Amino acid sequence: MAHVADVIFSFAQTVIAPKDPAYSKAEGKKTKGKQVIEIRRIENKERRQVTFSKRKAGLLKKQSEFSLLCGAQAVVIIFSKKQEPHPQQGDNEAGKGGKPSGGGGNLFAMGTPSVDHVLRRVDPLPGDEFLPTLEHVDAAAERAVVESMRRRRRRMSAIGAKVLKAVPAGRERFWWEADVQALGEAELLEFARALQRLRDYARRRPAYKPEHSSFEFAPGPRKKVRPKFAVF
Amino acid sequence: MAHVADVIFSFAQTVIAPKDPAYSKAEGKKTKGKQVIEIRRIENKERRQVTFSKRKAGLLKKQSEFSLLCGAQAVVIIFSKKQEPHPQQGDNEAGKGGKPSGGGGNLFAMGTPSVDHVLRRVDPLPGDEFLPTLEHVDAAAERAVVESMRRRRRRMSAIGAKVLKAVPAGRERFWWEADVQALGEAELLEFARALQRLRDYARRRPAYKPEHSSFEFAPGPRKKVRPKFAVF
DNA sequence: TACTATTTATAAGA
DNA sequence: CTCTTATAAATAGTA
Repeated sequence: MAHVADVIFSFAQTVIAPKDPAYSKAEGKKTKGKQVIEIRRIENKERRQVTFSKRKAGLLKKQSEFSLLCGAQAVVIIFSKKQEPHPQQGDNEAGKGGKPSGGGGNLFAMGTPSVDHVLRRVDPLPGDEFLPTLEHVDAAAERAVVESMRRRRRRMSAIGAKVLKAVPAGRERFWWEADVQALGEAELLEFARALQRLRDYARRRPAYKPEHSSFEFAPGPRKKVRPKFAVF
Repeated sequence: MAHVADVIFSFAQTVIAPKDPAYSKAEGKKTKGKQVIEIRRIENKERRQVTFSKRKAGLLKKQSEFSLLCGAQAVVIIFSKKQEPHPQQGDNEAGKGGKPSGGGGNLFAMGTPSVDHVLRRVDPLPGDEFLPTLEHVDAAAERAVVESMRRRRRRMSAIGAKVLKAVPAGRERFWWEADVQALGEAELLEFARALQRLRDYARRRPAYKPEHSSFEFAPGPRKKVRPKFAVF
């Protein structure tokens, strides 16, 4: 009896030959270099976090290059599972702390021409999913993440509105030239963080015309990073 | 006067030293190998298409590995711009042709634990986007793409429902073992295509437990690809 | 975070 | 699209 599971396509992904098990230990070398790893959950929490950071960056970079090179619209959205230790009391909308209180799970996304733009395209039809969900994410955790994201979005919107108000009249299309003085340092830091990757990629363009929007609704690095100032 | 645009973070992405301009032409080599390219729109349509395919595959693979390794939920959604030459008349729901009529623009996506699951999390708040959109996608084209996608989703749902009916009672958790006989060849081809990548990745898991769902609402290859059959 | 040493991803070309 | 080859990029393991 033939099963669906028996069907394999000839997408011969050039089965990578596994490295020789009798792997000669690299002597004299400073490091072992990149090693082959099994593509399965990394159990070591610390290593998993490191890999998360590295590959998150890699994934977002890939989407950027992909869209830029091929003129395709695409979006990458990443949720880190994360903890929601103690329920947060309402977050300060205008962000007087500047330090994004680590909510329950972070969200990273990059989209072309914008995250929302691509998402609006998808507009999921309720109940048209035909594949039974084999896994269930804890409902409470999910709610927490969504809520956290909403809070952050509201917060970013508030800051964004402030930036827009600081934009010189008649130059709305160049919002990124808004006078930074109009923003508090805390807000600037957070906003700049959100813009950092966008501008990083935008720089590559001859016309410096942003073709992506990148957001990172996540707490900044533990250590207070001192921003450097330079001409864009 | 300091501008937002003047702020650059020390995300010193280790500025890659550009290859020596006095690049010695590879003589005697069979190919030039991978060359450095500028990350800007590829003007040559053919090359752009090739790059699209390659990088699309790479991006989806990255998201799969990322989710698997880090236990993070993530989704990648890709729209190919594409043409919508003449408006299609209603598509045959149950797909008697099996040949997906090339609608207007394709959609590729991979999500963990499923595309819809991640998307449902995002639930965009209407009008909370604060960054002025610098680009506008032709409204008609967008409508066309969305419509095309919906048609395809309905079609896939129909096939999916059929598959589910073929699943042996009491084994709902192993839906992918549905009797392939219950499906017509055309449907099987299309359904198998949608499952191909999922199973490809699922195979890597010790328990063969799908942790991803992958969809490709795109026309198949021009040439009828002869599927190979093998034990999953 | 920074640095190797390798593994992967891919631009070209067939 | 598929396959090969030479190289550019990404990144696992360490310090």
